[in-house]
Amino acid sequence: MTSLPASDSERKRLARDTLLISDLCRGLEDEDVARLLAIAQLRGLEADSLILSQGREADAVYLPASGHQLVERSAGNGQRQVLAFLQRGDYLGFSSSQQFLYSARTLTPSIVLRFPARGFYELAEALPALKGNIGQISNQVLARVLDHLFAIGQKRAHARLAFLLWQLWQRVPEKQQASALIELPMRRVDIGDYLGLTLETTSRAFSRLRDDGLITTAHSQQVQLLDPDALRRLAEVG
Amino acid sequence: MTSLPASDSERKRLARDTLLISDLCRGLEDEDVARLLAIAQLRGLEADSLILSQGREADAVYLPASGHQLVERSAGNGQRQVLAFLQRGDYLGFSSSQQFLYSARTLTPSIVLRFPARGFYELAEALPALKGNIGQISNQVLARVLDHLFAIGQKRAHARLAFLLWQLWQRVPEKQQASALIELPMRRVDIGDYLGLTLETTSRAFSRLRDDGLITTAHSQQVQLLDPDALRRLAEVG
DNA sequence: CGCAACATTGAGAGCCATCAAGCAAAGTGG
DNA sequence: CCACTTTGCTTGATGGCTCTCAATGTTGCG
Repeated sequence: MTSLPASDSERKRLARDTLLISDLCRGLEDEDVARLLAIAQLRGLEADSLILSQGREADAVYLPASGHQLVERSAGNGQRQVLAFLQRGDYLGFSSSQQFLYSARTLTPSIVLRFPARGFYELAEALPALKGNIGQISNQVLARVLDHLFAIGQKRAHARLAFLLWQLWQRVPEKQQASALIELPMRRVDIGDYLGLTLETTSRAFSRLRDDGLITTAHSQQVQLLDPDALRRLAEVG
Repeated sequence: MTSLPASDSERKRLARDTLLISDLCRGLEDEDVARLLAIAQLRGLEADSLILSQGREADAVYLPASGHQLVERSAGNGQRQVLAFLQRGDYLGFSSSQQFLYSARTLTPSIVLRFPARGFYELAEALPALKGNIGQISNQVLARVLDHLFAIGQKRAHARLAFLLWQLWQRVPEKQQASALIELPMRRVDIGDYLGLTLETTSRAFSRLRDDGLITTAHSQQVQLLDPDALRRLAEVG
């Protein structure tokens, strides 16, 4: 996965398919998608490599095409807050200043689409539908962060974990939701830093949900929901 | 303050001045500001009254003209997360769906400008500069919430309070920053719900900063910074 | 003055962080 | 193929920070 498809046509198809499933291109004409495609760069990254870096010039936006990624904010003293877990089709690149406010790195080998800022925002000016989609994604991101804030500010450890599991489950394609199976590409320490907990407390939160009969874990990276409704109640954020 | 200015010209001036100091109208032509002014409604509200309500139809955006306000998210069980403290000129009204994701209420008697959604977003379509400003404010809000998330997820009580005090101090007009005096229009319970703490822990955090020589409090609603630099280090969010 | 609302402080309990040990899975090299 | 190492997860013990419950102090107002 770390290497790109060999043939030019395969690479083009991967880029195009990724754009088409993303919210970015909702309602766009084929020719408009083609203009985005024309400025897209494809990058293959191995696991645990930086996509973009906090404080660096915000000179591009990204769209993961495969693999799993996370967004994080680090302080000088080693503290780290994980802000989001990303996957195929997620938009990455909001910034209020000229610099990125966070870093993003791959959890697993990934391919990402890169759009240089200059060309991307020029296109956004030219295509009102694209600009509208960016605004809508921005609002969705804000909504997600507000949920996140509520969970961290108000919930205890096992309920915070329920919140994350519920978020992840909402992203599982509906066809596969019947099995109630969730893959966790991230490690316990990443989950902990997402929820404002240590990795030990995170692990104990898994045990708690297991003991309470809400989930089972075949292995540490796979969770099966036994009682989605109880989990949803725990995860409730208003 | 709860009652509006008596004369029509005074009301008009208040609305216009509020628009002009807000980020919303940065760089707009006078005639464009006038078009916003034409659809603005002025509302006088006493302390602790709802401006807008979580779950209700997002049929307007608001701009406080005087007084102090807060934004909050409540869950069914009485848990509450305060999301922001607002004042004159702050934009209020982002929503990713048709409904508001939060409530907003006045802390003190306030006057707010209300812009019906229909007219407001039509104007945004007609005035690219306005639409751009909305996008920029959206990015600023996102940046603030990410800081907030880091503080709540990673910091302990007294450092979270330092974070809030630092945020509030950044909003003091530069001319007055020399005195290092901050007014706190909110109660301890509001600060607690903003920081993910109880009001008692919040009060102890004030005592801690006082004992450590970082602040003094003439009374409970006024804080004087004795060591802004130490406070900034405590408040650091990456 | 007395009351109401808010803030502060104290005591004790509970939740989470820290330190530490044990376990499981995957990779390495002989 | 199997010791050995590495990495990550789980579990236990202990201490500390925050929450809860309670009492006291302060301010403002009728």
